[in-house]
Amino acid sequence: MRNKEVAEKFYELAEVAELAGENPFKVKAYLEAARVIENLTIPIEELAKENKLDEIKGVGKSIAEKIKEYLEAGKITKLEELKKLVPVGLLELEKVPGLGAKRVKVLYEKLGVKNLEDLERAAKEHKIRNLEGFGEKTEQKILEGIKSLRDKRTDRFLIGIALPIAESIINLLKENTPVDKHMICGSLRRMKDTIGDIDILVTSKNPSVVMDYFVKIPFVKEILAKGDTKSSIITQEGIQVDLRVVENESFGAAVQYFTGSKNHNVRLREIAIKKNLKLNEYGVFRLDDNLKIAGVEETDVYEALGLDWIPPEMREDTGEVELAMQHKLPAIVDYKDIKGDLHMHTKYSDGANTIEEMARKAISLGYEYIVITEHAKALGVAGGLSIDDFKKEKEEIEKLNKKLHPFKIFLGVELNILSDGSIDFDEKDLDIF
DNA sequence: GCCGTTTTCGGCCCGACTGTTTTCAGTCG
Repeated sequence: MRNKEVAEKFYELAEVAELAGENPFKVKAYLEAARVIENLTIPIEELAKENKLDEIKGVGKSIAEKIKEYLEAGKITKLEELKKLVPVGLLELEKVPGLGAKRVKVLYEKLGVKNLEDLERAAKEHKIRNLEGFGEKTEQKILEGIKSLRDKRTDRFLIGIALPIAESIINLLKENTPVDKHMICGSLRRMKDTIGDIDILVTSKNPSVVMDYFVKIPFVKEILAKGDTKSSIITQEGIQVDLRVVENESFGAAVQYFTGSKNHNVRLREIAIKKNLKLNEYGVFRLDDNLKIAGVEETDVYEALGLDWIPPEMREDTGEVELAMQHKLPAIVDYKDIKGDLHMHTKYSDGANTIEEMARKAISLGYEYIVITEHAKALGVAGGLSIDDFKKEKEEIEKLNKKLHPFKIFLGVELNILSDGSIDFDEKDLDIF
């Protein structure tokens, strides 16, 4: 499966093409193709073999040919040609906060800036402030941007790290400012494993008070932007937090907008246009008379577009919009769908609770069964059990099964495969499990 | 460069913030 590899090539092509000043819509087409290829579930080389590349949405004749060329020859001629026009160092310049393709291009053409070192020198020699469209502040920001780029902190955080931070910010806002409704949005709401930044949405009758407080929260390390309704900060941990304030009657639309993903939102707005509507973070509006037809509740926004409400976890524009249109969205796995837990430790080995405590907690969660799987003896450091210990545990489990009926506890084991390939116990002893 | 439940040509998401501008371009999400 070479999908990821091919997608990377088209991301690169998009970047280089943008710097080379190609038609922005062409760049968009490359980007879209890259994204779709990345999310394909069948190997792209199979589609290529069967001449079915142009059946991929976003892939037409020209891109199909480029994919074929890459799969067969390992290169894309168009990309090689563009690279001759654009020094590779320019790609890293775009990573400097505040610099996009346009400015990078100007810096290259006017000052011959080809990489970070050139950029830093030009800024320090105050050559940038005199360029049209640039100024003293931009020059300063570029120097700061280069520094933060070199410090390079982790760019994504685990959900388990980010969620508590988001919750503590909401609590602070609730205690200290006049916020009404509030919601954690963005990739946190979409339950992604890792989070790029934290997005928080609140409603308030006095947004400026909320904004003033937000940028002064004790653990704010840096203020990236502060406006009337939108501000961004960096926390001490290095996580960016965006806060947006809207009015109550726009809360649903704003939640939808702020939850994303970006691509999902773009799809929704395209659908809106086709229905002679406009979607933004304030609501769904009729284009004819600008009348607002939805926006208080998030479900209304989807309904106005002719879609079933889509669970945040699915909002990536990988087919969920089409399914919502046909009312064929699958149900996602929910906590209530979990019937049991197949891997648990208790005080018998390195757990913190008794078997009965584990069972009662499981019952309270609506589980039907659990499997107790202590470590076996080879793992001495984690209190690994001998076969006699397991026999004792089995007796306790049988008593509990009578007591807690119909809930069911099973005896299992977390076995070790030893260096000679054998396991902790003799074959005959395994009958007790 | 792609695409079509108004289109095979003429569109292509939308708005906030910043810094540089005197009305807007660039960047970002």
